[in-house]
Amino acid sequence: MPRFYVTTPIFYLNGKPHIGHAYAVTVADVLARWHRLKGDDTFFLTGTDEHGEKVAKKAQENGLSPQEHVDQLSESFRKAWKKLNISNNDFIRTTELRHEKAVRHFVKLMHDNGDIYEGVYEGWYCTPDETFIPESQLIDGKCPECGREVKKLKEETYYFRLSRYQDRLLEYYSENPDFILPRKRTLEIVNRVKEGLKDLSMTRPSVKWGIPFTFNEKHTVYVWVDALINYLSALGWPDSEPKYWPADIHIVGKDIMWFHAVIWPAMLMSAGFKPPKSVLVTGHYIVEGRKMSKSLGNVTDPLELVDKYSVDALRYFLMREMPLGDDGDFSEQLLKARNNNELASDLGNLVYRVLTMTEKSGGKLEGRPELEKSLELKTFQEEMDRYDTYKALETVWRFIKASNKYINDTKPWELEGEALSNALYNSVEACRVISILISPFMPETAEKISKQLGIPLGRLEDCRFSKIGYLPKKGSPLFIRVD
RNA sequence: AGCGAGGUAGGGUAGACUGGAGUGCCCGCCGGGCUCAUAACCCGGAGAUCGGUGGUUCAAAUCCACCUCUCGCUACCA
Repeated sequence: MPRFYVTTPIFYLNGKPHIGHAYAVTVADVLARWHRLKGDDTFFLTGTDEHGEKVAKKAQENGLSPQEHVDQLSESFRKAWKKLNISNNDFIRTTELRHEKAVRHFVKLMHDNGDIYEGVYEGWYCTPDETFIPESQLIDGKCPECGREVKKLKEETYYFRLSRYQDRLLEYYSENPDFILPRKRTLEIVNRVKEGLKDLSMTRPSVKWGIPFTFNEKHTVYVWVDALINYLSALGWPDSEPKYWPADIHIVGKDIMWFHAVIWPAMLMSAGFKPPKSVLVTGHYIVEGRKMSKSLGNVTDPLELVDKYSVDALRYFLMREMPLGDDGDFSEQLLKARNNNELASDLGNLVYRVLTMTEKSGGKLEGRPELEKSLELKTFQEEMDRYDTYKALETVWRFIKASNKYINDTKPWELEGEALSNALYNSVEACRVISILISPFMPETAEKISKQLGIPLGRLEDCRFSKIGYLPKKGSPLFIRVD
């Protein structure tokens, strides 16, 4: 049985879940559900990234211990994903013992391979924020967060010999042209790696809230190094062989592409693992033309939208509004338009009118598959398999539209006898196939349609017109128009 | 500044690698049809000098050069 392992980034616990998190996790969920539909042995991982100075500071602001703080916030992510109908197989937290164990062991492997050495890190430090700031991010030589003076500071650190992996990384990129997806992003990384890699400072003597560094317990492991290892620790490693490794796909935002496309593969090579098969870089949602930010007060809470519309309306919107890898604009108006036009009018109304006619006729549902010609199943599969979910939805919608047209053309309301039975047969079978195709995207709606048809939700191989051995019963509309 | 991506009807996009009538899709707009259906469904129409200039070619949205505008990244906060 083919295996499929998909991950989301683990989310950093310095705030509540927002639309950006929801997007990443939905993309991963759709892929996971698609592979389960195909019958693959699928593992879908998400979780939370809980160490680091920022988390500790946030906790302090709220008058909590770091552990209390992360317990609360992590739970809010768990709940949110439940509400979004996310089907993850595991939820990893970097403060869990199983993770700490994995990090310690991973670091040891890197060390045994001669890739860790002691050194000094020198950089710009903002004392009030207790953090180093990359030179390029300074604003007029001041801290971009608080605007205060920064000073040059040296501290002891242990380095990872990232520079050693420059050639092997470049080789990996050229041998695996689909490692970074969409492909157009590859050049960005390749050019930067060609410019030369500096070794990575991978421990912090000043940060307490973290995993102690195996070879000097006064240091903690740099949060990124800590966080990336979650993809392995969740698989039960090092206690058991990580059977799903290498991951088929890491879903990441473009802001963390560097860590996943450069640092993580290098770490893996150092510890003796294969790099992941691909890294899917998604775009960012901007809200009403602006970046989402707290100061603008436009941080969108996905859960409110679920309440106002429906889980599936939101899931559909997220997947349909922006092609993978591009930025998309989020606004409630756009969500509303898609809900009303594509979900209520195209899909919801199709199922509703078909079942109304079927119920009225009360007769047989037998005929020849005519409408099946419009079903581009192969195209759909290819699109899903190359992670082009945006195109795949277009393909499904072409079939939905073809089905609506079929009904208009055959005019079942004017027919009777065999002709009526035939038209209804095709219409009902179309609805059944559609329920399967949309199930990775809109699991709840897929279930609703199946229930109205009176059968369990089908598998991928059931996407063919066949004899009807079920009795459809009209239910309530799938989607309600919102004004 | 360097590296990267992009500028296609009112808005959003596909097409570009492998040149061949501006060909397609979604929203909006205008007109028509239908009445099974959630003011839903179906058909037709208007609307684009394909960012600009120059070049290659029988032929350029597509290839090349230059220009211009927009956006992203430039690694140790995540």
